[in-house]
Amino acid sequence: MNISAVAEQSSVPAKTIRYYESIGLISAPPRSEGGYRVYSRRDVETLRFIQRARSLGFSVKDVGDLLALWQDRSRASAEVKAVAERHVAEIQRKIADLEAMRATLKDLVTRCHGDDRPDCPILDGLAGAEEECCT
Amino acid sequence: MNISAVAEQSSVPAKTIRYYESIGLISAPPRSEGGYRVYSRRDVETLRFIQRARSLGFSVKDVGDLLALWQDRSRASAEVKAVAERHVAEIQRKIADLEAMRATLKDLVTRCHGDDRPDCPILDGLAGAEEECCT
DNA sequence: CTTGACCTTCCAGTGACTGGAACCCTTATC
DNA sequence: GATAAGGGTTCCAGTCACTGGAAGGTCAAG
Repeated sequence: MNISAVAEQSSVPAKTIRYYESIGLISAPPRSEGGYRVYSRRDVETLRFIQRARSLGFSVKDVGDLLALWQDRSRASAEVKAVAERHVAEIQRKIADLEAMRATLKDLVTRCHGDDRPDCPILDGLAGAEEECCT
Repeated sequence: MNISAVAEQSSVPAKTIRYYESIGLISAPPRSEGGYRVYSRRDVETLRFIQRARSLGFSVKDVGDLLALWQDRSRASAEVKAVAERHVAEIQRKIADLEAMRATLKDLVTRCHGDDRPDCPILDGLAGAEEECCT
């Protein structure tokens, strides 16, 4: 299988596959006579795993750890759970941050009439911050 | 005022102030005889504005736009509102993405007993995805 | 005069790709 | 056999918003 076939089947762009190889996330596949990378179905599985983990927001480093655990038949599930729980906590934190931003911004947007006049509570909020907004 | 005083008063690190100058977000201040940057209270206000906008998640480009509008006495508040509304929409989208990730992950984490045994629904989920998870 | 804190510039690195240039390989067609 | 299209390859640069560090100049106090 050439790289573009694998890219299609795994939903990971060819460019990204080469990148993953360059940073050591996946191992270098054998090459054809012409120097093309030759992949197996196993590689497709691996890249699908990576794709799903990335789409769940795991960092590339975390994905590396999860891959190693996945390929280790004797691993304890506790380790995997720990990685996932750390990640859930981080996602929660990000959500909270974004919720706070949204609340502040929506308030400002609501109070801004948004017409031709220059008067604007949004800019005033950013400039003065008489209210607590950016905690 | 030297750069570190401004940094302290605006909560923007000195390094970042120089960076903002280098990308043209703020204008270059006059220099002292020894070549030090010399700032005014006005500059502190500007940097505070920037700091608040950044902490609300506006991109540096958006901050540049907002700054220009802020400094334009005759701007229409509609323009500002448009920038802010676009940003709110983006924040909402990010929140939705993160909520979806969290839901999937929490489900996997819950189903993983997390003990010494190798059996692990989290890895199985990433590997097989029999369930719809990563939309 | 020296010390130490502050300032300066410039270069490099972060994360996770992505775009592009320049060139090689394969296959089909004329 | 020539050629053209559509793969593939490498490597360099750019993204975003900083941040760290090296090498060196400036300033005030002791």
